[in-house]
Amino acid sequence: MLEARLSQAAVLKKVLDAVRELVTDANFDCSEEGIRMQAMDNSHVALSSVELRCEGFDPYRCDRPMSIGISLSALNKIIKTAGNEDVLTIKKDDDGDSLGLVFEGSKTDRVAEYDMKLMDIDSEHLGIPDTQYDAVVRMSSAEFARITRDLGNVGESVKIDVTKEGVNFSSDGEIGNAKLTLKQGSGSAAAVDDDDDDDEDEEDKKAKKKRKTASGSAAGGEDTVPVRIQLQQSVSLTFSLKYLTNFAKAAPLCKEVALHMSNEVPLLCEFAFENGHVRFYLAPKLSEDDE
Amino acid sequence: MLEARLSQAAVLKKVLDAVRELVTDANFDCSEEGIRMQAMDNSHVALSSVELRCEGFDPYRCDRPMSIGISLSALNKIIKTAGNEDVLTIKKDDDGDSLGLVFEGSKTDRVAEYDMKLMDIDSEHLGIPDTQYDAVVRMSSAEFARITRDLGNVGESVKIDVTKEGVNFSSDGEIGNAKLTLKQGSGSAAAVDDDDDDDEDEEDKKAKKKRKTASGSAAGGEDTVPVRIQLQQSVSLTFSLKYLTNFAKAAPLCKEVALHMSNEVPLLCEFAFENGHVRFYLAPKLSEDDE
DNA sequence: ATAGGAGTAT
DNA sequence: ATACTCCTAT
Repeated sequence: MLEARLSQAAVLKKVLDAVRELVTDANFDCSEEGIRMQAMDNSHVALSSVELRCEGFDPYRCDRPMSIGISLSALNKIIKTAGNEDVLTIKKDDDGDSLGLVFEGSKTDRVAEYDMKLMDIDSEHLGIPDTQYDAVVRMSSAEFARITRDLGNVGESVKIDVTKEGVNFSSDGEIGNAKLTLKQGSGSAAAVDDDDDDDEDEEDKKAKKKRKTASGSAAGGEDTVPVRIQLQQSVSLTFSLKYLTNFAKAAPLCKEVALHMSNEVPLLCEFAFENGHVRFYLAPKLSEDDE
Repeated sequence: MLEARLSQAAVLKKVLDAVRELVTDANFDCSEEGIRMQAMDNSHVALSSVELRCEGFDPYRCDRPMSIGISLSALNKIIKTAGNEDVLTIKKDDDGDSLGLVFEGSKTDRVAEYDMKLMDIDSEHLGIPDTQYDAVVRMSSAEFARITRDLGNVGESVKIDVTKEGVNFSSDGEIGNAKLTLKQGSGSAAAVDDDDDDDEDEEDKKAKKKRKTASGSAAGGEDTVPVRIQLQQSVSLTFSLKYLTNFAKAAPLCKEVALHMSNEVPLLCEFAFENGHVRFYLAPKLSEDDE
């Protein structure tokens, strides 16, 4: 018997938005510690990994470990009908082949109940070595999303160079090339507006939003997220922007992303929130090929 | 060597939005007086003309005249990554075949640098006679945008009649016909909301915007733009709404548009802002044909 | 050619 | 927050 109650359905909605374009079906492994998911993307290039720790639920009960095979598109169809503030309870009997989901409006009396059919999925559990990386860049997740989007307008891949001075993102393409530099310590607004006249009004609106959801949200007060770099050794790596853009969809989960890199080793792109994380792994492009 | 610094990238963003659907590639002619562009639309029906005077830049430097062939879609991909408040500097060497663009965040340390490849474009400089028009109608550009949009829902073309009493826009179509009259001197709100519940909030936001950008914007205080008509002789002309709707995309550049008309002569539709203008020319339909 | 996703505008 | 439009992927 699994029963887990999430006071803010929004968390699961965002997790799903973060991975569903990369992963279509996956096993969710439930234990007394929480719920984990791990899967390669459809073209077996990127690895996505999700953890929702039991502390994030209240109550959380899982009598014995079980692996739940879920079609993420089916789950998404259901979960997107939940309000962000809804209280979400998921339940599974030890023997059933369906997952129960109940959404309760936080204020209203509205109650929606779903039973989602489960799937049998061959899981290929990849052990991920707990690597020590040469460079860790922490920055605003919104800024990361913007950079991947902007550079995606120009080229197919991005070269990331990290030195102790800062990070450099550069990209070449048919229309020209682009280079973007962030200095260590420079703060980017947590929310970056690129197309509004009234940046301040927008900021205000977002600040209000933040205050409103602050009670149940991952992180505290400041509106800007500085670029922080931990560096053992300078790195220079090239990645497919298509994948990084996908990873950036996890940005709504938390205000900061951590990029863990070593030369010639897969990137770990981590979005950590209060009681869990979404992590993506992506091998670098080896040289100037298939751009 | 060309070097021009624009303290508000928004100006160029808006200019581009105004013309990029009509013009895909064009030469930008730079001289010590500023930057000009002139091009027919793809179907050679409408002429678009842009002027950005040197006074709008600080600093502005152009050692000798040069013509820069630009793909507007490429430029748009780049320019839309700039924040409206970003400081934008464009640079071109005398011999290079690329245009450098640098966006600097007004508040943050973010710096984005682009090198955009240029094109060779056969330019066909049309001399535009400095005509004296029989009628000049000045009105709110937002109102103009609304009228073209509204009438576009009804018909393919619009007949514009100007008398000293006012302007009349009328359109016939399959679903019926529409007629819209503006009296001389009647003030239209600079921003017209037609489909929002919360008109007041919207008005407030726009008012704030105006206050904020007022320092650097074309004209002073009032929130309403009266319809003003200068008339030598009444005119009655019919135009394709498809084109007028496109012209109206320049509305964000300034609060007033000037429609210059004489019977059987191309319309001049002018959006003038502080240090430049966007102008469109369009020949009238001759009679009740191809509607 | 159709469907889905992203971005933009209201 | 919702709707519409554009672009990309299948």
